[in-house]
Amino acid sequence: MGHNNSVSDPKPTEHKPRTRRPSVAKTTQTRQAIVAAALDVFLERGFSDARMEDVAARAGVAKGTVYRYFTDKEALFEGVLREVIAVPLAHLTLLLPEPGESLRDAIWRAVLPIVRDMERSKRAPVFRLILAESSRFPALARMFRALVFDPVADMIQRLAQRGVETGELTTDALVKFPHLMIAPNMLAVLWNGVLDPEHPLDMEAMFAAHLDIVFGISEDTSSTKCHKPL
Amino acid sequence: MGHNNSVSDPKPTEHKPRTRRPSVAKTTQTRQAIVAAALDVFLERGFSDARMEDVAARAGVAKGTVYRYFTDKEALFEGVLREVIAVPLAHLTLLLPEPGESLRDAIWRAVLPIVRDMERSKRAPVFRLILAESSRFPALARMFRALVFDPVADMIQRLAQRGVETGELTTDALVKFPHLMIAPNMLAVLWNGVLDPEHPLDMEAMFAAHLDIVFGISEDTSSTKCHKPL
DNA sequence: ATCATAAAAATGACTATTAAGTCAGTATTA
DNA sequence: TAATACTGACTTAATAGTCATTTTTATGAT
Repeated sequence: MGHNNSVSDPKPTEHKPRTRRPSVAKTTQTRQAIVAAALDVFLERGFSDARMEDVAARAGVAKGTVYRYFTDKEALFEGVLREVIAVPLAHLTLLLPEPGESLRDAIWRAVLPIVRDMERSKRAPVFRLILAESSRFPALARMFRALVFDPVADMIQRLAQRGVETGELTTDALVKFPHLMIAPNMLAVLWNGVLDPEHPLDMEAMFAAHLDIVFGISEDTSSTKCHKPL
Repeated sequence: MGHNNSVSDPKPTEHKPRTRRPSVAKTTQTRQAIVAAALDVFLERGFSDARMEDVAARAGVAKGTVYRYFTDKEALFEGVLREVIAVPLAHLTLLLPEPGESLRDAIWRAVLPIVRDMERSKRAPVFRLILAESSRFPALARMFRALVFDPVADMIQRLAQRGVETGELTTDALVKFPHLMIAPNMLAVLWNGVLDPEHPLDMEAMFAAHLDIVFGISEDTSSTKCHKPL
């Protein structure tokens, strides 16, 4: 339910009251350190095995301090993941097809940044963590769907609908199951993260190969060579 | 490492030794009860939150008894999953294409039982559990790959190779990434299990739709109607 | 058959450990 | 200097794993 945002609440200097105003201070700095540390620890150990003292130590504070910002471990976990999930695709512009652009190019342009981002950022580990913990925290799964999955699926569905209309797609399979476009990326994330990190899949090549299947081979975005300026 | 098979070891009545021979007893029955109970508990709570006492209670034995069969919690977890993973695809015959059969039909025939099995059996939850715990138990991920994933991927790769040769496939994408055939099923398992159990995906319809994408639409295995006798 | 009995199986109260969460006291800062 | 942030030793709860004791059972003797 409600968060404990009582901590950083400056209340903009209303008529110099007798009480010393709460310090605007570096509390946000501390909070950020705790959130960052907690994310690392949760990613490494999962919810149950993460130790609050480790979070505190890594954030450079004492254990008690963590409890000034989050009422308990669950609040910390949910709070941290809430912040992490909330950010993700904000700056990954969900591009719409430009006039005259082929559907394949539009999808490539729209999804490739997501694929590349998955390969580098902490988003992939976060996704794995959500999968692992979502039976304990169903709210996370819901949030993840709402903020990450559904927007992407909707975009793909719209693009696919256009493809069916223009004849670029010979089946409405992607309209009925936009998930089919996301699935390879998801498998790759899990593969590289937990199933076989020693032999990671080249997510970009795999995505290109998938487009080969969906659209047939084309030269400019073929799986072997692809230096689209984006 | 080695298992404690010291339990059931009758040693067929060799010259009436003074020692009472160990009882052949119902120990295997007890062991099975423990394994079954442990699987349920681990599936419900994950490794860390599973309580040995719950396992014992559900198996109808006392806590100490569990430790006669498994040295500790980790051994129990690994032992149980080892048994569960070892079984899986044994009876799911990995069919090879029959002469004259279209590649699409061959893949449909080979993969559909796996899809159907995933929808019903405990294998899907087990897969989720492995994903969740494999950073703590990398051996599990390896075993899962070796016993489940790789055989399926190999089969798909062989079928895809044939498809490229016969021209049924216009790209070798599936040869390079047989994972692409598995990915939708994997996504569906995770979706139905943790991402949105309230609105489960129809795995069979989704698989059919995927084949529509890979091979183009065909009447007998189209996504809308499909009553293959199998 | 039935009984006596020793070996093995099963039990559950107990110990030891770990970690979440508290709070009286200290340090910081506006 | 007073309000607030921070500290870390402490309390408490939970549970993994132990082991002395009890129960069960396969056998050989009657």
